[in-house]
Parts: sequence; structure tokens; C-alpha cells
Amino acid sequence: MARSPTTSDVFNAVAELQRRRILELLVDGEKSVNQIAEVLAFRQPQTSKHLNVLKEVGLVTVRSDAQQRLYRLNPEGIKQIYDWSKTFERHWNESLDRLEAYLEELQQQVQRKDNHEQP
Amino acid sequence: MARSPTTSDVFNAVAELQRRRILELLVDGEKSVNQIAEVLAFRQPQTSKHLNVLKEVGLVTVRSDAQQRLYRLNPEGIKQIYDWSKTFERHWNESLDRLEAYLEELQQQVQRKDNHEQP
DNA sequence: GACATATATTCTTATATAGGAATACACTAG
DNA sequence: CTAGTGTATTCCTATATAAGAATATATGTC
Repeated sequence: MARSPTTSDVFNAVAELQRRRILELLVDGEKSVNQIAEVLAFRQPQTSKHLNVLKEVGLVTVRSDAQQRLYRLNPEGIKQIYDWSKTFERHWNESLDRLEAYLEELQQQVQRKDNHEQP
Repeated sequence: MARSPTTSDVFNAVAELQRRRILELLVDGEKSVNQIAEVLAFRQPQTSKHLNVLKEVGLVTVRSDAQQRLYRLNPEGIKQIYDWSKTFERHWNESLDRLEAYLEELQQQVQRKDNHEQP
């Protein structure tokens, strides 16, 4: 089986850095394809393709103004990612966890050294 | 250019649903490869491969206990995703934005209808 | 209608999976 | 050392990009 399509969900869509950059840019408000392409130094067809992926997963919406297509951020999609990541929040907030992990790391390092020096 | 490797960053690593499921499972604490494989109904080699991807991007750590490899969640990696998505937080909190988007959507639908019925 | 501007689509290519199958490797018990 | 348990690795295949190049489509202007 191959990797899931980029349009299968928001996680796959934002895996691509260039698409995350587009979303970050759209925070300032709606922009045309050429505006996006210019700011991010993309070619126009690539920009259209990325925008189409973002549109398919609902991360942006489009409206037409003459020949232009004005793309706007739809933050609801990003909220899905936020909600998922937030379920792990208490784990990085617990400093005790961090300390445990650190000690564990040290133990492993010592163990590895022992294994190498006395095989 | 092909898609970025799954190991290039946390965003690419968690794009795969099965890897997100592994992370969710590890919230309960460290688990061995076979334990993970059993709970999620994966085959062992697939489990090892997914865990390796998660390890490479720093989303999990491993320690050895006899033949077993005990994988533990490293929440710092998920925090990267949380932090990124959180920068959009105010947008989905602004109900005004939502209203505007909704109106825009309606306008588009009306426009499309007009275009179809009077071409 | 002819031409310009803005955007989308098609085609091609190099690359990277994800899962299955088979096998190799690591460590333990006796 | 031999068998058993747990895990990692290799090989294979079908699939899916992402970017470049070329082209098609849509809309506005004159």
C-alpha cells in the first residue's frame, strides 16, 4: 500500500511544508493565486495545485472576483489538528515526566557504554 | 520532486493514521512492540517500521528490557504541532469570521446558481 | 472577435512510501 | 550450545506524489 493521498485528511494535507506556508500567509486575509505565488516564490501551477489540496480537505475556501480566485483560510480544519495535539498537552506539562525521560536516557547511555566496553 | 520522507519532520510522521494511533496508545505508558501490535491489530514488522519513523522524528523513545523494546511517548514532538496549530487559534474563536465565511459561502452558491440558470 | 490577464489542468519524471513475506538478529532459558 | 521469544531488516509491489513544462480554460478590455 502506498502513502495516503494528501487529500485524505488535514494531517496529510499539512504534512507538506509549502502548504503550511500558504496557510500561514492566509492568516493576513484572503489572497489571489498570483499573490500567494509571488510572496512564497512558487510557480503559478504549483500554487494552484497546493491550493486545490487545501481546498479539498476544507482548509481554505475560494471565491471568484473576475479572473481572480481569492483564497481564504478556513480555520476549522486546523482546529482538528489542534484538538488532536491538545489531547497530549498534560504530558509535556508534567515536568516529572520530563525528568523521568531524562533519567531514562542517561541510564540507556550508561548501559550502551557498558555494552561496548565490556562485550 | 516526490513527497517529503515521513521522517523529515513530525508533521510528515503523524500524517499516517496508524502512527497517530500508536501515539495515542502510548499515552497510557510505555509498551513493547508486540503489545502495540496486538492492541492495534498490526503485524509485528509493520509495527516496528512505524515505531522507527516515530523514533527518528523524536516522537518516541526506546529502552531495552531483555529481548523487549519498550517504546515511550515523547510529548515534546507533538508540542511542535500543537504550537503551530495554536497560532491559528484566534481565527476559529472569532465568531465574526465564521459568520463572514458563511455569508460568503451563501453568496457563492447563489452566484453559481445564477451562472447555471442564465448562462 | 482579438488579445491580455489570471488560473487550472494535463503529462512526465524522480522519488518515497506502506504493507506483505521471508529472514536476520538479539537475548534468554535450560 | 540449542531452542524459543521478541524485534528489526530486507526485498517486493502498487500507489501517490511534487515540481517542471506545456497547454487549456475563464474572464475582462477594446
